Amino acid sequence: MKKTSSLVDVARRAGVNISTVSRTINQTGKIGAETQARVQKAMRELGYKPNRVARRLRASQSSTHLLGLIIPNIQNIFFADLARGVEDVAYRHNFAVLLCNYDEDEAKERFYLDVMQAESVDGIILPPIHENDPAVLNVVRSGTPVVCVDRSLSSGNLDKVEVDNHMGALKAVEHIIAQGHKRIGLIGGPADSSTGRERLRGYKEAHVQAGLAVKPELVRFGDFKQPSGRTIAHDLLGLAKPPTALFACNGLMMAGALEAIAERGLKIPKQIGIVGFDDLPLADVFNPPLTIVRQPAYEVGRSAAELLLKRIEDSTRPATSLRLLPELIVRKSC
Amino acid sequence: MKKTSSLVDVARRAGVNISTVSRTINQTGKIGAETQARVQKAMRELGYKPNRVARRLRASQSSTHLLGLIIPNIQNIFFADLARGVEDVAYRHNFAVLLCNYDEDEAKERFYLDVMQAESVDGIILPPIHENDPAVLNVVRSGTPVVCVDRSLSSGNLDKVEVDNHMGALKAVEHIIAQGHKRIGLIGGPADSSTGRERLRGYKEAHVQAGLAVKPELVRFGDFKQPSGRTIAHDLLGLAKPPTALFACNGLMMAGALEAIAERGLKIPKQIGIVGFDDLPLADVFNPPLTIVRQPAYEVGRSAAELLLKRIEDSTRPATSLRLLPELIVRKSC
DNA sequence: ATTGGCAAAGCAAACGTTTGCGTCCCTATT
DNA sequence: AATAGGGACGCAAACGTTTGCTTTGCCAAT
Repeated sequence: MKKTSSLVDVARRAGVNISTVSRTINQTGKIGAETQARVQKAMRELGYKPNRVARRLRASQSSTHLLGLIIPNIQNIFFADLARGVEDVAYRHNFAVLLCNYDEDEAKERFYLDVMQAESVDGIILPPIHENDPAVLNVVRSGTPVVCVDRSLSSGNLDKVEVDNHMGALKAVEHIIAQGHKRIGLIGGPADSSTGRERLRGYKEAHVQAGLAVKPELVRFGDFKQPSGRTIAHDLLGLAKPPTALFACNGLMMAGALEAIAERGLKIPKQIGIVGFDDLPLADVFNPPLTIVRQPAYEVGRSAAELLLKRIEDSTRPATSLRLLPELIVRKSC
Repeated sequence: MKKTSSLVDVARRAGVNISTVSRTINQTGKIGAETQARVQKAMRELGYKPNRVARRLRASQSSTHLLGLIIPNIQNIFFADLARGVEDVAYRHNFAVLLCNYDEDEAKERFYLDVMQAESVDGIILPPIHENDPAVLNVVRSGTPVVCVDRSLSSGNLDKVEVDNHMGALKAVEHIIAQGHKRIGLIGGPADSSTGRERLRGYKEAHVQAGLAVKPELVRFGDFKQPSGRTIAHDLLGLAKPPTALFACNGLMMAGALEAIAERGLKIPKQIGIVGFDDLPLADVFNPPLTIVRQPAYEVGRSAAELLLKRIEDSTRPATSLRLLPELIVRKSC
């Protein structure tokens, strides 16, 4: 239970003032070479580690080396990959990451947003829960740098990095249509998320391009979680005139749809074709291998973190908006 | 860019001293009813949120409502589930979670351990990188509550919650043997991790129970990541006398092994049987559905967080050690 | 009328930093 | 020789809390 040493311990040991120690640590101000050496030595001997809490409290205007990352669900591989991207660049810059799951729950999102501010993080990365997220706007207004990932905010002029969801869905559904399908079921995301809407738009556009009508009974909206994928797939496949192919708007819902397909004993791709978003770990060795649109999740996280770091350095730089391209990986499921 | 209000703002507005405000917030000390009301009102009007940083700095002896969670890799579904378990109970108790990935990298683990201490978290949950992890022992010695998950420390008398890896592996390999297999390849975890070793022990014990010799050329050690599973599976399957079944010691390595199997065009379970740890999202709808041992990852996280919270409240309570049971889910891959 | 006790609230120190300003001393310029 | 300049370092305030100690006022007990 040994107390951790502080600046004053180091200062005493080195025979200098605490401000001198602080300045040698931060390379700020003029300190003589041999004084620095003495201080360094004292620090080593005491195993001194600066107290980040005190530092953040005092220097709440300067950098505190803490980033906030708020995501809907860490169990979603997309966000896990994204988180890794964020963390890797954070680590490289000696930043720690405060990671929270809001689970698509607005109250929880608000709670974590408060926590982040109360922790005075340097900046926050998050996918807003929907496009008019007042809690997020509040944070922005308070001056904390925010970068949106995956989803965006309708108002506000923020840094953001998204995936071109419209194009991803468009390509996917074009491919489905090219395989000869005319009745394509959509297992969509929440209608009020930009992601869900953009993918829906791609779905529709592919239809009009091909001169196909979109049948309202074939489009359903889930919540990006596995059970909803299963339920919707069952609904769709139970229709009097069921679709001949399914397009699932994320990986978890695709897994759910696959459950439903298995439960109904349908053969892929003979009896039912399926294409989804996100490259799940087993997707490439699935039988048949799954045709999916791969999102550059890691890169989204990486770019977002880089953008955020830049903004922290220079709050006046113009907001940049990145749109990364997803990739249709054609395998055998459609 | 409005400044966030502080205790003094509230105090001024309510016409009281800051200590009175602090005490009404924390329900400590005696404060008159109508004074409390006035303070509450002022807080509401100003939208006051306590500054967690200042609170942690000052009250570093009392609870700071921050938990540290250090995991090897968030992309590993086991740890993602575990993290959710931790986070859910943390949220329920108004704790935030500082989550870091150390990526099986000892230097990174040390860095994050330092960060956690410097952030003066209330306690830390982590799987030690190996059984004699000096960095972790240092933290323990400094008095910060630590609970080990998944893997354990050989020394130290800590709270811990593990999965019965020996039993999980034993059951799995028993089942493989029961299917008539006599040459069973092991895709093991790192030999210096308790997890890896326990699973190896189960593998061996199943062999001796069945009067089978364990062939050294059939046991290999990976690093719990996907590529190593693929490589090892290829090695094993390329043997002059290849195994007829594979046992993969975690989900990612199992996915890698499945890649190798697909690349070699082998049929499961006819030509090669396979059983693995961890229930990946697609495992149940795989063709054939994968026989796996399911680890109660979420429960591990939940229990660990509960243990940690209890220890934070009462540092003198005896260390408890939980051993959760994994479950063999027999499907069709072996 | 004095004391004691207690509830309510204020005062100020402390947590470990960062940082503006001041001081000291040394050297170079006039 | 006096002054200016600047390099090296110390002093102390400030960040927003919590908390031990004091003060105040009031009422009951002596």
